[in-house]
Amino acid sequence: MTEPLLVFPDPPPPELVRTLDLGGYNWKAVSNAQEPEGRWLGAVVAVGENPEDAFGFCRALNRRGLDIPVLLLISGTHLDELEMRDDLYTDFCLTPFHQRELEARLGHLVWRSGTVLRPELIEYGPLVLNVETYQASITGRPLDLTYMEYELLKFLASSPGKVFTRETLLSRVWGYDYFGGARTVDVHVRRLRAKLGEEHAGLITTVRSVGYRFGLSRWER
Amino acid sequence: MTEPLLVFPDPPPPELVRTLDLGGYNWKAVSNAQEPEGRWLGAVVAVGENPEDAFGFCRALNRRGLDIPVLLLISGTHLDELEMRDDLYTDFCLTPFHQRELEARLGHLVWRSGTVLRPELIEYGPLVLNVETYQASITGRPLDLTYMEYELLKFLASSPGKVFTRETLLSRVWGYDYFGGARTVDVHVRRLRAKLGEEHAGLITTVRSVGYRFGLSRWER
DNA sequence: CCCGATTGTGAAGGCTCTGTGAACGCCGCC
DNA sequence: GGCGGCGTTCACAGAGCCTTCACAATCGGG
Repeated sequence: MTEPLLVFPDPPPPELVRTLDLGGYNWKAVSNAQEPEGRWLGAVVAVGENPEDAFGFCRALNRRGLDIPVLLLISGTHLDELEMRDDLYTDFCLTPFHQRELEARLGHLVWRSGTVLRPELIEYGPLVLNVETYQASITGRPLDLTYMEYELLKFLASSPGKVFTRETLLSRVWGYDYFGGARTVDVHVRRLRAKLGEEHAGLITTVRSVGYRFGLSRWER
Repeated sequence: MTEPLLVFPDPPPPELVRTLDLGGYNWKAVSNAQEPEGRWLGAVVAVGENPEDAFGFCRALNRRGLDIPVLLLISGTHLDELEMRDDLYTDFCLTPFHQRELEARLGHLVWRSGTVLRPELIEYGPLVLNVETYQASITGRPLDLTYMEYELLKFLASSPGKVFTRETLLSRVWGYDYFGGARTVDVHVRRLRAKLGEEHAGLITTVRSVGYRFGLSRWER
C-alpha cells in the first residue's frame, strides 16, 4: 500500500470523497495541520467559505517542513485569493469540477510527489522518528526527548519485536566501553514510557529476566 | 523587461493571445522546438486537433534540456491523452477556459519559474539570504552579518530542520582542514541569535549533546 | 500462598554541556 | 603606528540530564 493523501477539511466535500475513493486512493482527512506526521503523498485542500482556514492549513504544512505538493479545490469566486499566495499551493482545480479533471490533477500530483525526496524516517505504528532532525512524534504529538532517550528509542524501534538485554542496550546505545549499572536502562525506559503517554507506554514491553522489547515483530501483528 | 514565454503553436489560439496581452506578458509563438534560443520563463502549449503535435513539442523541450514549466491548454475531450505523460507538462487548463483561471495559472507558472531560475535566494519564513550580494534580512530588516556568521547561517538555512554537529559545521563551514575548538561554533551561534533579534533567536535551536538546528524548532504554536 | 527475584518509581546528587562575558591576537585601513 | 573589526579562545556559572540508590510493587515458582 502506498502512502496516503492528506485531505482538508474533515469531513471533506462529498464530491471529493467520491473521486478519491473511485480512484482507489489511500487518504485521510484532518482538520488541522498539527496531527499529520509521517509520510504523505500530497495534500488536497478544499477552500471553503473562509479561505483563510485553508490557507492557514497550507501555511502550517509549509512551516512543518512537510515538503509535499498541495492541490487546492477552489471556487471561481475565490480565485482572487490565490494572488500572492503562490508558495502555498502546487496546483488548483476549480469547483464545481469535472470528475475527469480532478482525476487528472490528482494523478499528476501523485506523480510529482514521487519525484521529490522525502526525509529519512523510522516509523512504527503511530511513532515516527526523524533521524535527520532529531525529532520524534507519536500520533502527531511531538515528543520532547532527551539525547539518551532519543538514542534508546531509535535503537529499539529499529528492530521491532526484538528483545535486547540491558547489557546489549548499554553497549549499543551508551557505547561499547560504557561502564555503568544496568538499572540505568530501567530508568530511561520508564521515562520513555511516561513521555509516550499512557496510551502507548505498552510499545516498550518488559521481558522478565531478559530485557526490553519495542513493539511486535511483523509476524505477531 | 523579463524573459519571454514560449507559446505553441504559431499562430496561437486568439483567446490565448488576448489573455497573454491583457496580462502584459512578454511572449513569442513558435511552431517547433528547434528555434527557441535563450532563456524562457516557461511555455504555454495549446493542444489542438492532433495532440501529438503538442506533445511532440513538449518532448522536444525536454530533450533540449530547457528546464522550464509547461502549461497545457487542452480540451476536456483530450483529457485522457494526459495519462502517462506526466513528465511532459507542469500544469494544464481546460478549454474553453475562464479568463481568470488562465490568468491565475499563468501567474503561478511564472512564479514557479522564478523559484527555479533564482536559486540565489534562500528563504525560510521571515529570513531571506541573498547568496549573490551577501545580504541577509529578517522581516525586511537588514542583518549586518560578518563573513563567518553569514556562511554559518547560509549553511544551516540550506537544510532547515536538519541537525548538525559542531564537528560537521566546522568542517563544512570553516573548511575540511580546519583545526580549532568546537566552542567557536557556540560563540558564532550566539552572535547570530543576538543579531536575529530576540523574536527570531529561536530559529536556531540547540540539540543538546548533538549540535544545532535551523528552523522547525517549534512544532506547536 | 509465600518468598525470592526482578522490575517500577521517586528523589537526589553530581557531572556534562551550553550560554555568556571578556580578552586576545590577527589583519586591513586610515 | 594606531585603531577598529573580526575570529578565536578561555573561564565561569547555570541549567539540564544521566546516574545511582532506596524502597515499593510485581511476577513466578514451589
